[in-house]
Amino acid sequence: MIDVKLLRADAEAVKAAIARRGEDVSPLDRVVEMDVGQRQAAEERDALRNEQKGLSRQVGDLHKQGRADEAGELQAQSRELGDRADALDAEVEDLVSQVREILLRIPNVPSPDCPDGLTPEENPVVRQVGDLDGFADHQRVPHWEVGEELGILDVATGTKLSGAMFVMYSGLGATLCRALCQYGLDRNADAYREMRPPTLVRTETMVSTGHLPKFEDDAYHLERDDLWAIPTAEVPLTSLARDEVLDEADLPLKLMAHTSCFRREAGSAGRDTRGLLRVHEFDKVELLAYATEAQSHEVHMDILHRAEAAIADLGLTYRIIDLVAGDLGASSARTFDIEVYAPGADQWLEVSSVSWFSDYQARRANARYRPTGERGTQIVNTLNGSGLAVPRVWAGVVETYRQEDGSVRVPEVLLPYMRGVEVIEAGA
RNA sequence: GGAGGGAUGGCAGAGCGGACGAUUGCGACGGCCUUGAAAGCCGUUGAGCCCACGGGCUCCGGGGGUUCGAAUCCCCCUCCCUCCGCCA
Repeated sequence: MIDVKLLRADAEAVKAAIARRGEDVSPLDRVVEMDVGQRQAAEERDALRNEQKGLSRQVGDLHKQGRADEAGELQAQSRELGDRADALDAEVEDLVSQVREILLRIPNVPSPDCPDGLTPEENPVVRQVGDLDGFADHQRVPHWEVGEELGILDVATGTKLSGAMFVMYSGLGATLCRALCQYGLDRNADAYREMRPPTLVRTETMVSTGHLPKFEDDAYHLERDDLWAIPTAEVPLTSLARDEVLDEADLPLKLMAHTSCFRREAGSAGRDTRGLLRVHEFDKVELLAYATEAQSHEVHMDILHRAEAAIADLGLTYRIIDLVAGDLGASSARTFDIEVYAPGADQWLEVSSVSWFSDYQARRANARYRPTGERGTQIVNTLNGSGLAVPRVWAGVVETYRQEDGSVRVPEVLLPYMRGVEVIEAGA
């Protein structure tokens, strides 16, 4: 949620910044208007209450002096003031909640560093590592075919059990999944604390990160218990600090978690449906941090570099993209995507989205920190990115490491997690 | 699923109609002491909102109610805990 005070200070600047997303900013005009009305009404209400409290104190004194019979007039006045204050208060409450309703659906202000542009095609490529022409014919086989040939990916059974866009890994394919997760966790354990949060969460938890109310259709909801299946570990990890006050000395607070992630992919039926390109349930290692605003840029780069290094050390061809304002997620102020090139599918696959949310998520979550040696509190900044998203990396690995005989060599960095298996062969 | 008990400041924990925005302890901050630190002693310290910078209002899980006046009394809801049952 953006800060109303920002709007008071310079509504035009905020509107201009959000307009870079291609978003309709006209609701903000209503917010500004209602905010003024709200403050006027609140001021009047406060003055009435002040007066009422004075009268009430006098009544109390009369009672104590045994002159209760003289209090009648004052009591009537006090009640009358109270009623007027209540009426104004209702007005204030109404305006405040209307403002909140609108603001909850307004996306974050893009960072000034975020490039201009409205469509994904305009996203500048920051760097690309690896050459698309450098692949041999035996690497030009899509992973769903490789997976079937070797018996390590069983799309049909996934569908049988759960429906389209659910998959089952089999044998060393399943082992490879687990290897990727452990690899993703272990390499960041020097700085990120490993967590294992629940994957079913309450509504408030989804609201904090910005996944509700706007993106309700993308999430699985368990009606009977009113719980939501998390689309990413970002959701529970961000809500850790909901309504908490952290110590500045503990920042940046760096966390990571391996969880299953669940996505309905409501808006993308029929797109990218082959193999592992887009699935409803997948495993991911997420990196997340709480930081002060001053620390946030450095932390953003730390997560980006770690996510990048995980891919680079796997020996995959990848590129980093700086998302334009129009392609930014609603909660984000700046995002870099990492895309892996899958030579068999001949596609760039998004494997990580590394975002800085400024104080947008934390304001929704009321997550604050106390600056060392100072009174009062500040809203924290939150950042996160996928340290390793299994299915698409799995796809990239299997296609990139396919050998002439159809087997798949295990990337060196994964060897410690593969029970000594160096090559995945048919029937494994 | 059954029966009870709770929810108060960064944390712990008192208060149960008016002098309570709240005793106290811990923590944090400042000072004294010390070569430095620890210990000890003294002091300060909840959050949010508005402001003509004098101040004002709100908040004791959430929502209603009673009252001139509610952390305190009444009703509803949510959440947490304990015991029993069931269970990986």
